Amino acid sequence: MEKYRNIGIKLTPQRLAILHYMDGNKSHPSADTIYNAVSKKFPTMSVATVYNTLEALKNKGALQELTIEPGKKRYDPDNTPHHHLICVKCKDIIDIFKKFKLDLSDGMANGFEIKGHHIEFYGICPKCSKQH
Amino acid sequence: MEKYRNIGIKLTPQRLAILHYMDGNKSHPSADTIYNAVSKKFPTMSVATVYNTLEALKNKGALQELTIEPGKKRYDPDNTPHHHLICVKCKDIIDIFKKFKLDLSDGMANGFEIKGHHIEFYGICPKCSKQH
DNA sequence: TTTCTTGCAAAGATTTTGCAATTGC
DNA sequence: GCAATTGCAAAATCTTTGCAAGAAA
Repeated sequence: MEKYRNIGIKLTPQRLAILHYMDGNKSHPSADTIYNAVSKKFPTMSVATVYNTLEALKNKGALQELTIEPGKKRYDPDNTPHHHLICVKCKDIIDIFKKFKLDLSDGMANGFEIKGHHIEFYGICPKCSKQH
Repeated sequence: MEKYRNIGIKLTPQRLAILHYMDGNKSHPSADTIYNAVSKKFPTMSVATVYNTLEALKNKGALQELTIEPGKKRYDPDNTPHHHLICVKCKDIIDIFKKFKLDLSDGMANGFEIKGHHIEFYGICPKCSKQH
């Protein structure tokens, strides 16, 4: 795949399988979900390779690690800046592509050098609304 | 302690020790940090009790669970709505007490019923700026 | 007294690590 | 060929659970 050539990591078949699975994926999957999906087509795949690859891709900026669910990392292949809306019941996550201007006065930042921000909106998704 | 009477859980000595440790605590500690601190004065304290207590307090609205650091829950005794500024190097967290009005158009919310939001600002704290 | 909580240890879940064999470039 | 990566299993972390004994209300 040409499009992955410039990420800057060695493109092994395992990594390509993960990249293909993540490409355009809007479900914000966890490492475990990715492992289960990819190892179906790639039975010798090891979990360590999945973690290794996700870490490498994160460091190269090819995907974002989300710390939205406690005790579990989730991954987002969309590296344009955006926010997330999370269902508090089923933990479903959808993307919010709106820019917000959030100014902090210097006094609030306590000497921190501000680099960016991420907004988590909380709500209840239509599916969970219908139940109960 | 009178002030804890109305939380709605049984006030055991272990729970009081955790409540005292968390009261006014601005360091957003993890369960492990809390366990280490509280068990110094309370050597028979078990980790299970710490988790049990934190979960109970969270459910009663007496503290917030933060999912800011991957693989680890952190706790905040301040239950007024506020945001956080996180040092991307040392994971230090400070509170941001500013209200932001963030309107999502209905189209963006995808049918979700919005309940609230939380902003994570990212930056580098003064300590980490000086190093390196 | 009744119900909830504790402490302990074992189990679960997620992630990391060490290392020999293998592979991309 | 060299350096990076894989797969495997063991270990490290963090959290939850089962249950008998104990304590709060």
